[in-house]
Amino acid sequence: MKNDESLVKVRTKSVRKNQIRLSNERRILAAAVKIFAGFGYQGATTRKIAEEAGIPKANLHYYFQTKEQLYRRVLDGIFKDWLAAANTFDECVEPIEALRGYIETKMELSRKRPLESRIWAEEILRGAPLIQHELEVTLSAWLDTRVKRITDWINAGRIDALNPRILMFMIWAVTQHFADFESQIRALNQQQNLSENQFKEAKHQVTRIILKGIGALD
Amino acid sequence: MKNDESLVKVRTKSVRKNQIRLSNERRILAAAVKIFAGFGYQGATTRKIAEEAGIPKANLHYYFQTKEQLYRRVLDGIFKDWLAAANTFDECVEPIEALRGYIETKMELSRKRPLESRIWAEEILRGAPLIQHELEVTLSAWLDTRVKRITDWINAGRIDALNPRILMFMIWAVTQHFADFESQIRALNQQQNLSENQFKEAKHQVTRIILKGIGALD
DNA sequence: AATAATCTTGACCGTTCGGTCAAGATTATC
DNA sequence: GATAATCTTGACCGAACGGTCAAGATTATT
Repeated sequence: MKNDESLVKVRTKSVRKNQIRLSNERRILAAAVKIFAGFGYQGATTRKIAEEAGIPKANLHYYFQTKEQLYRRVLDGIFKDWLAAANTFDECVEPIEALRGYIETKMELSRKRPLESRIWAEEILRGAPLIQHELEVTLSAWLDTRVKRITDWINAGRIDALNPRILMFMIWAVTQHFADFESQIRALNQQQNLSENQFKEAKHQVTRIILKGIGALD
Repeated sequence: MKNDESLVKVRTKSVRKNQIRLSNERRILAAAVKIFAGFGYQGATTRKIAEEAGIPKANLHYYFQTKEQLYRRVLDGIFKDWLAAANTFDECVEPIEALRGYIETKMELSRKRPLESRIWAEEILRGAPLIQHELEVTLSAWLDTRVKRITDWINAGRIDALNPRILMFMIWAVTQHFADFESQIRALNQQQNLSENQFKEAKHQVTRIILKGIGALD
């Protein structure tokens, strides 16, 4: 009884206590995403991030002791989105629907969260110094299960015989390109970002070429 | 007569004079490619580049006044390779051979010059601050002529009706992925870079999926 | 051999970086 | 309302940055 009471109290206090911390951490993380995406890890400064978040630099260092810790938290959030994007892939039985759903989800992610995609890309570009282990363990296991499903489709004659890993690399490359290389695409599109219709066209064309290319259509 | 003589002498002297300069510039540029690719523009320091080149930092600044000038020279060299990779594309009449040649050339470029690909990728990722104009003018015109050729193939019924620009984006995305995301691919391949055979397999699969996907094969 | 041009280098400079700190303001607890 | 915990902040620090400079070494020209 008394234990229960104090537990509740502790929890309440804990929640209330964390109110300020959680709210400020969120604000700082949002600012960090913008600055890391715009300037890269080295080009981003804690002063810029603090400015973007509207707080003094010393206050930022109260919540995140080092720039690297802050960066790690940003990367962790991105990694979770990465993995979660495969939900449609797993829910669908048919190869066409599973792959179409995954490609479209990844394309939508590129459209709606390009900053996160660019931070991820830069981390990989630099040799994945901070997330190498996560790639080797978590992402590798994640990929293995999808490879197995694709292999089943191949054995069932639903799609052409091919290397499932390379297929996944292709899907990642194409879908993330629309976020990572946005500035190049813009320069080649009359200095305009792709419109909603242009992006929809791209999404459909990408999906169709890949599905047809692996023998899932026709 | 006298003019001719002095002209020859000037030219000889000029060549000889430039011997040291050219040799040192080449050495510095090679070091710069390594360091810029490994650390990014902001992460690269003139001290690191000079060290890699085996010269004092002050000597580097004798040949390239600023870090940005050195970086521009590196980018210029990469841009030329970019455009030159389209030679096979232009030389072939048939869509299958033209696209296959272009895709394979780009794949080989990713295999043999991954550092340059990564420098390019980072520049685009950061919003192309230094080469935006070049993209809008030179690369845009380059793309236009290839778009026209693809359009002709579509009108001749040689390939499916599609948006040629998006097709080119897909080719760029997939081929450059093997250079830019090498560390991710390695982490997903038992910590080993793709072997020669694995890379050859990837090259063939990428080519086949794209060609089949646009209706050029069957 | 003398002179001019080019190249090399250690020492140095102002600026900015990530991070610290102590003192005060605010909020929670009893 | 006193006390403790948490949050906020301007001032500050050593290190590293890009870049400069003057003086000496090397090479080219006559």
